[in-house]
Amino acid sequence: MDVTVNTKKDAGDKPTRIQEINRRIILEAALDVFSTYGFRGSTIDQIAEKSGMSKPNLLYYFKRKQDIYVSVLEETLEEWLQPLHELKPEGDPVEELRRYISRKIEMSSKRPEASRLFANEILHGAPAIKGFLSTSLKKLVDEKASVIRQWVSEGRLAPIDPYHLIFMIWATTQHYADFDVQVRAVLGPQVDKAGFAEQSAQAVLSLILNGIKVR
Amino acid sequence: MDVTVNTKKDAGDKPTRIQEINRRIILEAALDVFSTYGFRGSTIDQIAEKSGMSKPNLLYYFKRKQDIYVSVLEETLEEWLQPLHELKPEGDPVEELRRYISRKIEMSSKRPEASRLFANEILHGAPAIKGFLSTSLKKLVDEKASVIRQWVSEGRLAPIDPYHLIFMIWATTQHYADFDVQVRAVLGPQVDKAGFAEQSAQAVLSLILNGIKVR
DNA sequence: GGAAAACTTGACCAAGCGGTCAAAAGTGAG
DNA sequence: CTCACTTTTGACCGCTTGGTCAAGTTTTCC
Repeated sequence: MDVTVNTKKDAGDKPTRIQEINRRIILEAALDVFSTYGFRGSTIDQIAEKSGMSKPNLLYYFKRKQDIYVSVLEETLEEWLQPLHELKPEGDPVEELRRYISRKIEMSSKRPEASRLFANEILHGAPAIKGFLSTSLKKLVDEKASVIRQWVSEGRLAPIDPYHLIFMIWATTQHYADFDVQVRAVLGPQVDKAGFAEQSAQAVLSLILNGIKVR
Repeated sequence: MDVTVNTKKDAGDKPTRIQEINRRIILEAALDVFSTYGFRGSTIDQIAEKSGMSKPNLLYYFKRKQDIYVSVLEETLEEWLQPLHELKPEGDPVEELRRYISRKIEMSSKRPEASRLFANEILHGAPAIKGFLSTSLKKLVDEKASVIRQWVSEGRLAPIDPYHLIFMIWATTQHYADFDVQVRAVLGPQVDKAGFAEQSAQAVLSLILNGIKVR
């Protein structure tokens, strides 16, 4: 799979009103479809139907299936990394991490499709965003890891490798979105009760925070 | 996707020597292919080529693509859950959980394809093993959760919901297998150095164990 | 050694799907 | 209103892919 973006109007032509609206509609439908069936498992027709437009029309806005996929992926990526950006060195370590974890959990519970879209992409070798991962993402993580390392060296956090900590936060917070069916199969209908999300958040938070507090 | 197994000789005819050998070969190739590309993304031809046999021949052993998929899934499932079976109420809680986590990490690192196969299946709604999840798996988890709950009520573990603890162990231990490309993108070539697996294991272990020890 | 059963395969088919095209319908600036 | 431009679509094409089939080859067992 290639990585070029190549939407209809590649050049700087500013999009018309109709273009803006229809691109939005398509990308929203595409997120739904791609996150459910994966890239290969999704068809242009599915996206077209969900968008309420014909397949050729959809192809008028995005020349190739891949372009839709990459666009929706890129769009969601920025939003997805926002919480990590907001981890500030000035704050109290435990409090900063608590907020980070809380926001990640909140996002996973409110937009599980986004979480699944990434999970699927990465699971299959991240063909479309490998470049992004090893540049922008790496840079961001390196930056925040050194913040955490600083906290540790100041004795404000238990000694733990910052990268592994970040991975663990990702793993645990996204688990409930990505593996939803499994969670449901094991826990049954209580998953739908009000307050379940909060309860999970509480469990994740207390375990991780306990693990990183100095004692 | 249906869930029937339907291999060539449905009846109790015991397989011939050749059947046994070729089924093995096919299932091994299939694990590789399915775990890399997912069900929809894999083709029978790929599996046939990897098995060194023709497509019609492969279809002689498994009537449909799905049958191969379900077989390899079922086969790996049992192996995958073995460590949880071995969590014994008689042992020391922290020591039991340490061993469980260690074994899970070891399996994820030695057989990442198996981990990815499940991850992909569940991510897409577990069409082929939903039944299994809500019966056998649920039963097993319920059983072990009550062991953990007992430990907590005896004050031998910090108060944490056993189900969430199990989910967190699954999430963290499988993260390094399922999201390998992401880990690589962020950490670079050090991932291939000897001892990296041990280092990750140590990080996961220390964080979770710290989180569950009574203080 | 030979017949029956098990195994193997090249050729083929039908459906699904990504993508094209030409022509029709709609939109908007002057 | 008009004309150029944008948007929309039915029909269609070619390739991939799951699956079949009939005919050939090998194995097994007496």
